[in-house]
Amino acid sequence: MDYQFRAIEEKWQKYWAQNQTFKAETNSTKPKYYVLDMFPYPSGAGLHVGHPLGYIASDIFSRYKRLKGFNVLHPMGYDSFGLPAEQYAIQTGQHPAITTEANIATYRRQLDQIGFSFDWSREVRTSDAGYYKWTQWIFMQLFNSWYNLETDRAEDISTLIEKFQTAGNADVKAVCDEDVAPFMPSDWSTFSSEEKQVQLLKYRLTYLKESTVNWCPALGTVLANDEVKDGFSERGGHPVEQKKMMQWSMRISAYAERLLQGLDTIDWPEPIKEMQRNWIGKSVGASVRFSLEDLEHSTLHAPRSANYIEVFTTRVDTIFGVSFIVLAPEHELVKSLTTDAQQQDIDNYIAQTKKKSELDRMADTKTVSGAFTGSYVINPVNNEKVPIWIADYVLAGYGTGAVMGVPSGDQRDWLFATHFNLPIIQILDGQKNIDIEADATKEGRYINSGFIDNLGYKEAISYLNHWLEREGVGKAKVNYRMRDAIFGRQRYWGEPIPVYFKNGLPYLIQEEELPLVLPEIDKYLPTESGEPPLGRAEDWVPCHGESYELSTMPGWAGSSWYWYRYMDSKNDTSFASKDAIAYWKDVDLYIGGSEHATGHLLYSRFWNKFLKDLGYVNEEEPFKKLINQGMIQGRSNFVYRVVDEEGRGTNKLVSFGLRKEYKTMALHVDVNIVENEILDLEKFKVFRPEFEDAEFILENGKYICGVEVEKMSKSKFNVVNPDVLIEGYGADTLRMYEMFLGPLEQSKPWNTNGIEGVFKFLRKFWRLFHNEEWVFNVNDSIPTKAELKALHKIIKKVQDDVERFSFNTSVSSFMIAVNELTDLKCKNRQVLEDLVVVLSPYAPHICEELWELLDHTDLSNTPYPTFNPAYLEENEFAYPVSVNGKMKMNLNLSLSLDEAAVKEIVLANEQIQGYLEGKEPKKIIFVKGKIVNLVV
RNA sequence: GCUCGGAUGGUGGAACUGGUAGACACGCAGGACUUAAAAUCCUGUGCCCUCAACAGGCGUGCGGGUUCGAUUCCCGCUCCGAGUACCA
Repeated sequence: MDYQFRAIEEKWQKYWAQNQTFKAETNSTKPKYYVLDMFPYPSGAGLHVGHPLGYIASDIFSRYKRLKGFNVLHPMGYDSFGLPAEQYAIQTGQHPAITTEANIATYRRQLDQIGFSFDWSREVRTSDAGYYKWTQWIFMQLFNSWYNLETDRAEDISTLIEKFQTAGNADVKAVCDEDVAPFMPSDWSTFSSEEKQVQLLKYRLTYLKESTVNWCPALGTVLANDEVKDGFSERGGHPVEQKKMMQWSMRISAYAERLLQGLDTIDWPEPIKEMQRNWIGKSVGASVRFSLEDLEHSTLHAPRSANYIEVFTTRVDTIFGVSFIVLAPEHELVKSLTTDAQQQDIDNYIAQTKKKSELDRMADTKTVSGAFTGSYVINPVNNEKVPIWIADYVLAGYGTGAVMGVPSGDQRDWLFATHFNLPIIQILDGQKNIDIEADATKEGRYINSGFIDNLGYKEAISYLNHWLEREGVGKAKVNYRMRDAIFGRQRYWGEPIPVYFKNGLPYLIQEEELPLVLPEIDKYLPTESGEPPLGRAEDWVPCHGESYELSTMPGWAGSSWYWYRYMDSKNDTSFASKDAIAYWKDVDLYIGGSEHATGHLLYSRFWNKFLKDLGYVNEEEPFKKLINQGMIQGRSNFVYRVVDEEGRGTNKLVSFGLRKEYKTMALHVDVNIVENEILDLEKFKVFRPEFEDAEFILENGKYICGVEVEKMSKSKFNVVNPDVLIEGYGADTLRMYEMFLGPLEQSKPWNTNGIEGVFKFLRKFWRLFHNEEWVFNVNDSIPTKAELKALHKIIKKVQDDVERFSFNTSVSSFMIAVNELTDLKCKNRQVLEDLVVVLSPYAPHICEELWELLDHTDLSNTPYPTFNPAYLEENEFAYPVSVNGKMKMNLNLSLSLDEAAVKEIVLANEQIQGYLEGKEPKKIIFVKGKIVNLVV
């Protein structure tokens, strides 16, 4: 029988499903291996050919690991809460649960026909109440926890309450809001329970607080920093503005240092680690207090609310070079610092910055602007009077929202000083040309710097840090750029936050009340009063309080712990059993896109560390090894329509090579009717009926299309659907072709042109087991040396390739192996059996079929063939010998010779002698026992 | 601006620790089989000079360097892609 891929694939997909072939058992005598894919958001468009790339790679790896004797967990599920389903619901009134269900069905059908070895019995969906019950439960644990800096871990809130009762909050070292007011144990005992709640909220790991948020008016919701790109929402590309709102946040900043340190312990691509490091943005420096100059006659508009300004700097050593202080325009002290004389200036400036959108402010980094407050501070190191300015190059959100201006050492300060005529003081003898630009060097000795004169950089930093601390005006400090993550979304299609309000304060619902089920509503828009959609839910009232929290959780909540749910997805009493977590531990291999670097991959590490602190999980890091598959871009094809003088399209289309001779416009053409850039004219006339009687100007009788790389999208007619390719070539061909396309981690445009080659290979492979009449034909002869050599070459190659995720090179090697065995007319059972096993991770269907024809069962549990290097040994080898690096000749020599014998034969060779011109070689270079070069 | 990644034939790509660059595949050209087509098989295919062969020259973005020998290592640049952006 010819290679009937359709029948074969259908047969084995059914077999795998019925026999639950890939069901992973928790506990086994085999070692565990956990291979995870980033689960998809089931969008309405279904899978295109780029989506399965990572899944195919992880599937090959999983199947390979099974052959290697591991107990493999390879699950799949859906990240099924999210914006698109809700946007669709707003437009159509269709409940998001219904569209999501339909999309999942499409995804499942598409995934199934590729023949993945997923254990579907463990499937999860983040929008299932049985799943989000535990997302809500984790939220409750976070709410009930605080971060103790002394033990450097999260602890139950009860240990904090105990400290408050016995010692107040003065000695508590915690990550908390900046505005905690000190209180004594005696105060605590007099606090009402509501006052206690208010205090505790400042310490909880999820907290409700008035904060500046990214508000997206078009989506009607707030967004986390990683969901905003260049001032626009990541989903939909709508403008985002800053707004103050009461919002739920997660205190991820508590974990900043551990998230940073942990990166050194995991095997991830360096670029992703680097992105997370940048995102966390650790800077080591010092905070310094500049006390405000006393004003004898108050000329201030408002009373002072503090008597010092705190700045953060990474260069305390430059403190003697300070010639001004700059506050962010939003800084809370600005009002109370401004003198009557400067009031107008300051008001104008603040009004001006407010008008500038966040985008303008980012785009315009050249213009220097600012305003003087009229007030001064005293520099603690030399008691000099320093003016206080405001300027929008200082950000309220970073550090203390105030900087010390050192024009000689910082370019922005230099520009500011030059623009406003402030002094520029040289502080290091190593600084050059500071009249032209700032010089941030750390080289040289300090000058004009009082008591640190003549010190070098390192001594100056450490001396000053001690000095500041001793004088009580500052101390060494580490700052992180990473903000706490905004957690509430004013949307419907997400996990309800398990919180109710009483007298304006948030309280957790009872654990027994979980899951807090998403209520039904009639419309998916905000209420008339501007509340989130959940405000429309009638009769949705908590038993103890006045109302539920109306925000839902962000998209990343459900995906921040899902790998644990797969370990024990049906568990009703915990998110996963202790036993399952102890057995599966962590993800050994995680494959997914790099777009999640500062979102999902950071939040997951955060939640994992938190769950570890509370003792629910055992590993500090969730994903031991990470691989990023490259993005598959679209590859668009174009036809060129001739246009007339006025630029109107005519009824003529010119082939790519001749288009320069005419005035043309390029039109997208469906890539599915173009093969090797040759347009199928008949199909084109169906695709574009208006060109039915168009004139085609051909070259060599063909219409050649133009090519461009663009994003894959329907509107560009460059979407290639895997269903179509599976229909024409089968899943095994698709799997191997996706791997053949290039290195897994590299982004590349999709190009179907080469798929024929892979298809031909599978047919040759099939033919290897059959005779000319397509009758199955293998024999029990003794394998020849050549056959064994071809076999063991591929056994080793695939093993090496899979271990280093170089799947594309193995596909080529399979082709070579099959060609060799075909040439050898190999029909040997022993050799062919091993070949089937080696190929099975890549092309599982055809291999299962052949395995059955070979009278075997249970291919997925067959051991991977053992490589025997003895079969690769050659009696003779040919290698090039050169003289002085110039290629001279090839010699055939026996492998058994040692270096001395090789040397003797090479030197005795007449041709070599001729090249040497009678001289003795100065040096003889051996590589792996062979002479490659003679140096004269 | 900063950080990271990349550049190899007509195309996708290979070359794993410096050792015959271009494996494998696509495409193209020619041939076999066939009434014909499809399918299959065979041959050739980096560029230049040459009718062709032999032989030779040039070749891994550009310019240098280290080395007997560099796609691979080092220095300087160009271009492309990604991330990030007044972070003090």
